[in-house]
Amino acid sequence: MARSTAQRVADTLRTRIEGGGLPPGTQLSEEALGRDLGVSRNTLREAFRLLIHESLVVHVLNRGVFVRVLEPADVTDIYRVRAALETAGVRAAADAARPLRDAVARAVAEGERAAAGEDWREVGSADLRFHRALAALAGSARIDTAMDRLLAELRLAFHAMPSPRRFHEPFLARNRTLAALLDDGAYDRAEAELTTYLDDARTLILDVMRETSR
Amino acid sequence: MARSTAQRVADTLRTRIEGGGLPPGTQLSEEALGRDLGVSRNTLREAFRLLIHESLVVHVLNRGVFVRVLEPADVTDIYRVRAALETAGVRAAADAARPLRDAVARAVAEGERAAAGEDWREVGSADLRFHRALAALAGSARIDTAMDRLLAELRLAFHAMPSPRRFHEPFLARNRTLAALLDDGAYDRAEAELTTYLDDARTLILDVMRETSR
DNA sequence: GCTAAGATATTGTTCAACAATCCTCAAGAG
DNA sequence: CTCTTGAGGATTGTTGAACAATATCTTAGC
Repeated sequence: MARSTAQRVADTLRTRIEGGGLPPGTQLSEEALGRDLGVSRNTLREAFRLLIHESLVVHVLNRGVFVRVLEPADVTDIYRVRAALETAGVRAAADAARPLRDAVARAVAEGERAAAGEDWREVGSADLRFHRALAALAGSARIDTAMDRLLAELRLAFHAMPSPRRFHEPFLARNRTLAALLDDGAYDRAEAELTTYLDDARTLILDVMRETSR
Repeated sequence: MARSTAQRVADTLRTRIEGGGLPPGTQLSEEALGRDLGVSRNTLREAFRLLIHESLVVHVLNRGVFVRVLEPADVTDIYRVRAALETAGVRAAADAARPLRDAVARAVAEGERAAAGEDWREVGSADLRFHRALAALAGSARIDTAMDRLLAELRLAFHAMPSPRRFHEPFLARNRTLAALLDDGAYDRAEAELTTYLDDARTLILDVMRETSR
């Protein structure tokens, strides 16, 4: 058993949350879930702590844990951090190891291939990999895990997106542009492009959130 | 019940770790510590989780928890993240709210006052507040908590510093310089200064770590 | 309709027992 | 002598239960 029981339970819950089986705002009852998953309350609470640490769920004292509801303010905040981390990656691109740079190009190609096959869900995944690869150029393990956590949080918002195609398609070309700028060593222009890119994406998400909340 | 037993136990352990009673690398045995502190293993494990979250200790599956050992690679990594976050703050300084900018100036002044009183421990604290204030200019709650965790990790390294004065004194003037550049709106120069600043600090810490490990 | 007291359900905390895993160390093969 | 192998002991992982504290729901009274 490579992973502890609590970790496996956390994995299960994470999958359910990201898959929409447990929509934002749902309370995770200790007794019901424990019976369902066949683990003790104690272990379940341990799993909760892992998810709390990933901020996929929130804990309210004496009330229990609930699937995180992403507010517009959260989206704004997350994009500020993303800007900081991905910018750091772009700026370090010149000194980045070969495999790290390759990962960027690969994510772009995979996104385009998925778009050709009309698999918009995969296009979204490739887009996340692209941005993770950008941040990874900084060569910092802590930045990598931070990006993973941020993108996991954002997935909570993506889940409410009505049309994945409308959201992801426009960014395919921009991803390629950005990758090309990095390849050409035009780091300043890449950075500028990244900044407006993230601003546009944030605005788009916030617009959709406002729409669907009505 | 204001503080739970687990929180009190965590406080005790935190004091012992920071006081040097539990040096880095020490295993925190559940049974021995539980007997020593008069709490059950389960409660002790709850306390461990709090310390793990502060990254003061690390947990290895089926092996237990150990007082965190900061490797040179960790210091390098932490400084990469700091550079990303503090740079983001400096770049957002122009749009930052008044109280955020004031916090930067205040931390500089407090550091100088502490230096005048030869209180080098307080100089170190003020320095941390200065850098936290820099990152806070970005106006992101997530960046704030990330900085807090990074600085808590770094404290483990500071603890091994033989002469706090030698380490902190040179940076007093540079803090003031940086704050002045921000006040003058010279954000590009501030950013450049910050980059070399962090490089120098990292180099200094790594040198001391190499010395003391021999 | 509103308030307050009580009942019920849920979470918070602690404990002790059992299961699973890792580490040590000695015995044996090569 | 070195390496593998496998018991045995020590330590952590997990569980279920009991009790305490808190929140929510119900009901009686005004």
